[in-house]
Amino acid sequence: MGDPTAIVTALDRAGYRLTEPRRSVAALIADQDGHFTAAELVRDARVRQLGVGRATIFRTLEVLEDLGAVERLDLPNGEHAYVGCEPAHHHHVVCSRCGRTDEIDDEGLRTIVVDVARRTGYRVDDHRLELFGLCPACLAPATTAAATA
Amino acid sequence: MGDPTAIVTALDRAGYRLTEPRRSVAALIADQDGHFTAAELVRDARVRQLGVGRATIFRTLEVLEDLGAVERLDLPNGEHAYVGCEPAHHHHVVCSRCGRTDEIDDEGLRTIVVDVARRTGYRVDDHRLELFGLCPACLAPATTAAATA
DNA sequence: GCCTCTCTTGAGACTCAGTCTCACATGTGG
DNA sequence: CCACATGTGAGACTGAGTCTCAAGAGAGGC
Repeated sequence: MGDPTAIVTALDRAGYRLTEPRRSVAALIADQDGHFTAAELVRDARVRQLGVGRATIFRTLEVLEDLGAVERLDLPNGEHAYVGCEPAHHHHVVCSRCGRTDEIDDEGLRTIVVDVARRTGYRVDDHRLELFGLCPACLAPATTAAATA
Repeated sequence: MGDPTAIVTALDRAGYRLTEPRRSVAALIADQDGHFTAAELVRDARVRQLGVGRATIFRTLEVLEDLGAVERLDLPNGEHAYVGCEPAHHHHVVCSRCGRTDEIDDEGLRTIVVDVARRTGYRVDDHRLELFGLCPACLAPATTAAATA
């Protein structure tokens, strides 16, 4: 389904070798919709008989996270998940039902960061913002059901 | 050092039994400054020979998180940590050097949540915001050093 | 086309957080 | 002070993530 080119290009440009296992992982990621866990990639790799080892998947995810081609989320239940994304600083809204994620920009947050720094005296270097809820698609049947009930 | 009363009271009020192990965990938490991990509590409990089991510490943390007497943080390195705090919705700034945390309020974020909901069509139910940086105390020597260098 | 050198890989051992089970202990209300 | 539900500790178990190390395979040079 998805197109792994962006990920492969990112690896290449950063000077990493374009190996078969890395292409496989890129393809697996491109095929995910919404967020995914390392464990899911491992399972998918086994199902498709790609012959990619567990360690390699973890290593590749780590590299891709460094490159910003993938971002790590901490779900409310404590699981670590990933989303493939454009390499620029931003945040995500995550659908708790179907796992779909959308990117949101940084805009309003900058004000908050500056404000907090001023009030607390901290120098704020990094931040994490994640929103959780229901995406429009998952929301539609819910509101319909509520309306007819 | 710290005062475990608030935690103990919270347990009592919620109808949990005030057992010796729970009091011990409350005391351990009250003595932490900044954030702490479950593993740290387990270690401290052993050092002080409190005879509190690992499972009990995890169970108590879970209960306290439900009660809002403790909040869970996801540090940038993926570790799960906790902070003792007042039971109201809010967020934290975390010092990456000494682990100190301060609470920050929700104010500006509400605007962002509403705005994102409007633009993406999600119904946003929950969110997480964590800021990381250096607290004033850790900042002071750094700036001094920079100035004299 | 092939050689070499270095980066990468897979298998599996290992570590560590967190959960579960179950027999035993202990608060609490009567 | 009794009875019984609630809570506890020990330790087995699970599953994520890391590490090691010998073997494999890109990429550039010839």
